[in-house]
Amino acid sequence: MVPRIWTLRLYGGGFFCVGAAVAPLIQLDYEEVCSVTRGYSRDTDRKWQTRWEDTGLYQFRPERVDEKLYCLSAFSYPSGSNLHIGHWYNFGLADSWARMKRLQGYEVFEPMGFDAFGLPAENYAIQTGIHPKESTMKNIETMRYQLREMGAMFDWDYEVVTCDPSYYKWTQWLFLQMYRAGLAYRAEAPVNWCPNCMTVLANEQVVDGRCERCDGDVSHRNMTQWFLRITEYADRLLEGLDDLDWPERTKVLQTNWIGRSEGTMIRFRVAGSDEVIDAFTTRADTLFGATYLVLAPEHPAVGRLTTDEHADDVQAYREQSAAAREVDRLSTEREKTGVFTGGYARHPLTGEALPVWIADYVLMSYGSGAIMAVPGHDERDYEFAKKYDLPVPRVIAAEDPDTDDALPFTGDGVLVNSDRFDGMDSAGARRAITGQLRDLDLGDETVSYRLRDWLVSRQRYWGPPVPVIHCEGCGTVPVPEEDLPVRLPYDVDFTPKGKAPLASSAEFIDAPCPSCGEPARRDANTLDTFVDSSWYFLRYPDNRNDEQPFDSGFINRMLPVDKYVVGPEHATMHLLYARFITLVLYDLGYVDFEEPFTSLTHQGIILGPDGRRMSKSRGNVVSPDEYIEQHGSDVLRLYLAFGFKYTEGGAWEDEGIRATSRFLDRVERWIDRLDELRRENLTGETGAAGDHAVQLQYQRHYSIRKVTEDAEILHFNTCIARMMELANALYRYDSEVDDDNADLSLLEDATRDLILLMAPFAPHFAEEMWQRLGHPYSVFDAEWPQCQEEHLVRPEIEMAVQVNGKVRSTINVPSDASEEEIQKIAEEDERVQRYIADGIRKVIVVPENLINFVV
RNA sequence: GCCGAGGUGGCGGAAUUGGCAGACGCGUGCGACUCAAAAUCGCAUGGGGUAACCCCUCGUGUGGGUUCGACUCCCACCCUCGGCACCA
Repeated sequence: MVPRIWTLRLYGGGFFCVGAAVAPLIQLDYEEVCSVTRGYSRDTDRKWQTRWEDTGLYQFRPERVDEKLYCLSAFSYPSGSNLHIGHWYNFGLADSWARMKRLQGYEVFEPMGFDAFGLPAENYAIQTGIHPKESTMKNIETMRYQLREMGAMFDWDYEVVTCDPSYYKWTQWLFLQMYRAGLAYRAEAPVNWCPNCMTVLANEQVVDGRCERCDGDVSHRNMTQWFLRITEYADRLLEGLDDLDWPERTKVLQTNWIGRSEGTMIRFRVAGSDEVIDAFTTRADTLFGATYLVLAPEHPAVGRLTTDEHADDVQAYREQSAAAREVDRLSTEREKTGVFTGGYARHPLTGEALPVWIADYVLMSYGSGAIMAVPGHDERDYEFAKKYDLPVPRVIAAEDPDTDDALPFTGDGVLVNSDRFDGMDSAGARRAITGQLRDLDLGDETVSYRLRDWLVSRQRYWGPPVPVIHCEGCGTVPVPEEDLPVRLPYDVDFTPKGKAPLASSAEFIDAPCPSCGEPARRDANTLDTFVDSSWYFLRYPDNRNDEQPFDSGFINRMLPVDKYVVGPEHATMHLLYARFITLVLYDLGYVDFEEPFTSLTHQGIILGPDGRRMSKSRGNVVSPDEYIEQHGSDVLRLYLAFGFKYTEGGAWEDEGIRATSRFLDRVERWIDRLDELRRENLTGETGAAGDHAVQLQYQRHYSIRKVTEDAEILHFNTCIARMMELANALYRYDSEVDDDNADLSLLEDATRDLILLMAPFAPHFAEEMWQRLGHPYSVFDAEWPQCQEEHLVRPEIEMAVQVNGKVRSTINVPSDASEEEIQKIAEEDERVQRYIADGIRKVIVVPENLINFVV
């Protein structure tokens, strides 16, 4: 090791310059200086990063597309803060997985890009006055630099930046394809409105009914909005989940989010008019218990139903619920309220007149916005009926007389008071009653979903403009594809005023109608950032294409993504949208696969040292930078791999990172030692070291096997443990075998394998050691080591001897011993004899594991 | 309230087609090296009992059960985290 006194670095950080600070060290002799100098450092990182870039080591070779492996990490959001530990955890270890795949012969495609549109940049701009484009581009520069320091295999030739016109041109194109296919439509809908910030908010910005930024109460406001018809794909989005290698909990989350629910739509005729009210129910069996109807206050039929006598009350209630704060409306604790409209509907089977109420516990956005209330068998209706003195009849009785079926009884049971359906069970009655309604043309089976259509328009500046022109004569006219992109103008006053900032930009808003040529106005809305990110993985492989969003032939060979590593917070938003868009593109013939992400893993979250989520306001943010500076990039990555269960994450610990730093030192010292052994010109007399060689070989191949298996399924912590064991085995061999007897070629081979196993997790370090071992550049062009099974077979096996299930002794038996021989050896064991003296009733032998005597 | 995941030493975490619980590491203690410190190396380390070795005993959230044998399977419950939440 060459001491580098002039950049001597110690734990605790900082450089010691030649001069006063180094004076206390001058008395040290050469060896002592060596012992405090670390070989691996940030300089090693830089050396290899430069070499990798100069040699284009990680450039994807499209000609090897048949061996392709598309490894995707969620691209980064260039927010004001730098790359944080979470990025490292996500990108660094996904890269480690990909590096192993490269060593196994795959042509890895590992792109990176920036999800560069969105509210945070705009909000930052509002606060500071710095234009979102400037701040975003500056942040991207910083992040590119930091990502480079990580030493991942990103091929920057395939970078994608969503706020670049060359990208959002195709986001707009995608929108237009969907518009033509009838999948994008414009409709009036209530949106989240924050009165303090004078702006609409995205759903994800509303936390428990409050504005994420100012904590103010959010209310609803009707605005004409653009939607994508994701509900039309609800069933296919459900069915597609079955074959995906995704975490089960994420599939469950998506399933619940879609919320498919089978039931019956029942038509209630309104007494004295042609009006019909549809009500969705999953409990058609309780139809005879329906005593009134409830409409959502916003229901369009309310006005027509309301009698003059009740008009004032109804109007007041509608106004009150429209103004209700989101916080209050969300509360299920709140007492239910409602008013009678004065109108009546006919029960479809009994003809009875049912009063029609309105109440805000019925949501306009689910089912048909109206329900039949069955207070005897629904808790909400029961509560409401009790309050307003409405009748509560029983129509279902428990099947088992011992069951408590006090009203409200919401379980299935046997029908009573239900005319000719009495005696039927609930499931049968649902079919029978629905059948009769169908015969009468008063209802039918139907399916409702919790999923709503995707609201994609935003009254915000920093996003792709909706590529549509509104013309007085022609109506809504899509911008012709040859006119894309519709560029986002730079000089726009984007301070929040309660309407879309683009509307105030004359330069932008005025445009001739593409259809008739008359003066018209552009749509002033921009698209939600989730639209940008719902197709970026399709753009990566063909990111320079300016003729089309991507070449279908090539994309069909590059996708689907083989491994997607993305945070669990994207389970129901991004991951659902991306699947939806892919299905749409499949239907439109642009891709030949229906699911974009074959295999998916969620990384866990690294918490602050206090065990809480890192945040600036808590002051518990751990920056990767100081650790890279102090220990080098690989130490940080290795610690993230070793210290946590990947899918769980956990609290940051400084002691842990010191441990991994120590491990790299230990391996490097072993390389020093190997050099020393090489210089001794050993004869390689292996006979005397036979047993030790067998043990080392065992550990070597066991480590190869386990690292390969565990890394495959992203169990990185156990991978590192197996590497440590191999390093320990090398040291043990060296300490137990005389130099003269050491088998140098075995040590060389085992060391080479160790470095190869470590390479995915400590890439810079491994390159350096690989070079020192005398191998040609690059370690990542070498082959992943193979486990040789014959070295895992041991001549003798240790087995536990149990008596009545308790371990009483251990014995060594030949690995080919029969059960009888094993029993004989066990019975002869001194410690065992004390317990089996009274006679053996039964013997259980588990090969290679244990023998159990039952006495 | 509903759905999902999870409770293992002082700590991070291993081990579940039922088969020696606690791999690997941190921390701690003792020892070696050193004038000394750092670094490094070695040994020990779940709790309790025992002067001590041997050994005994308890032990994977709690209480039951199945089994020769349960962290693992079954039943009931407690707690933590995540998601949804008047979805008819």
